Amino acid sequence: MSANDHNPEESRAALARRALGLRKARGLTLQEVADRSGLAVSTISKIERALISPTYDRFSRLAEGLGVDVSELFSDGGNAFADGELAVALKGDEGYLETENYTYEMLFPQVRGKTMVPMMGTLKPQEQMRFDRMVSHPGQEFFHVLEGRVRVQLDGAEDVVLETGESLYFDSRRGHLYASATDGLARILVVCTEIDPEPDPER
Amino acid sequence: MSANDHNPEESRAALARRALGLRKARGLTLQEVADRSGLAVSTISKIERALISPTYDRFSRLAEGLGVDVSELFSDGGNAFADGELAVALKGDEGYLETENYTYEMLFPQVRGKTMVPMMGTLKPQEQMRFDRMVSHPGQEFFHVLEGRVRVQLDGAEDVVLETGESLYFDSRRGHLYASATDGLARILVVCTEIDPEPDPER
DNA sequence: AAGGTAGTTTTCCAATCGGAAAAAGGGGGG
DNA sequence: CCCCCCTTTTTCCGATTGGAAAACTACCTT
Repeated sequence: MSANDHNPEESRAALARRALGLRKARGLTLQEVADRSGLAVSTISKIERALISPTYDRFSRLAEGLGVDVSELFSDGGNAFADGELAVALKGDEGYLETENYTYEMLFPQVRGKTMVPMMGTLKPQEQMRFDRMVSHPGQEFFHVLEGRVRVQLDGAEDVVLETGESLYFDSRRGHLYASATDGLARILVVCTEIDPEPDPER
Repeated sequence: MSANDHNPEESRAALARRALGLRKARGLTLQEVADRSGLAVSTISKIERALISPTYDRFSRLAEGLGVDVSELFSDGGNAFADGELAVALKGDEGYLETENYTYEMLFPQVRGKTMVPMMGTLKPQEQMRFDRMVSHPGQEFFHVLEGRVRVQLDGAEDVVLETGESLYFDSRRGHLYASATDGLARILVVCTEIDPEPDPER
């Protein structure tokens, strides 16, 4: 991130793009966002075209109207991932990755520049697992149970048992470990990022 | 939504407290922050006493001058995804978001600071969809078919039909549109980011 | 074509912001 | 007490914002 190039117009333009993008992504009209946020239609239009630099209160109301966290409107953005690229993973396309506890199939191994790393996993039953090492890595992790029931161990927290269809989201720097909670195998979908949440300046 | 007393004064006052607190915590003077941020001393003073509502660019410069991420100045309403935090979404936990084409259930709506935005979606059959507007937004998108069969339209590419268990990964700035490819509904899992990939050194 | 409607942009002006500089606080010395 | 220095607040005023409403656009419908 370009942290200190805080170019005024640059950053305003980025805000504009994000505001417009978020609104479009939700299929909302200016009027609808205006209603939700309490701002005037014209104001939002101007913000989206970088004609003005909204004041704090408008800015925060806009985020509310868009239904996003204010920080969403900030995240510094450039581009990568070769414009408009896409990749389809059909069944059997995956690259296998066998570990002691899991069998992972890494999806889209050929795609570079992914900000997310999606994987399908098959979990062995609990008794066959090595419980002595949890994994931990920078970034965040999203976890969804496709089939079966899964026990999740999280360092410093109580075990969680997730049923089919349930999900978990956590900071993956926290040590974690998965296992099937039943006698059979469990099937999961995991998406990781390797992007660290904002470095917490201090506290 | 919880206590969104988005009272203008209330929120401005909160910003004021945070700005002052951050500056004091660092033992900086107004002049020093002014130098680091490029703002006028008087402006910062007014912000800290909630006399004005700074415009976006001043606001973002202030954060820079204080050496914090902009979101720090915003901790309004929700807590940042504190280090090591986790969140579990059980069935029925979701916040619903109904749009013309989809029914989305946003997972973990209460968690702030997510780098990924996971959603569950139910897709209507093709013939009930409005095909005239694709959505497009910054970031990347991972898409997985949980149930049914899904037709994906991607701007400038051939339609893709994904079977249950198949996935798609693409640059979400490319216009896209989903629909059930069968007579019934389809069930999908979508994970978006709005964070751009890091510049890929090689390639 | 003409009319209708939804969405967006432009116009206009009062309200507010932002910066320079002046004024007001605060401590220490001497 | 007065003076000097550092910090913060207030003042003044040109520049910018934000809202209401008018003017455009684009797209249906008749």
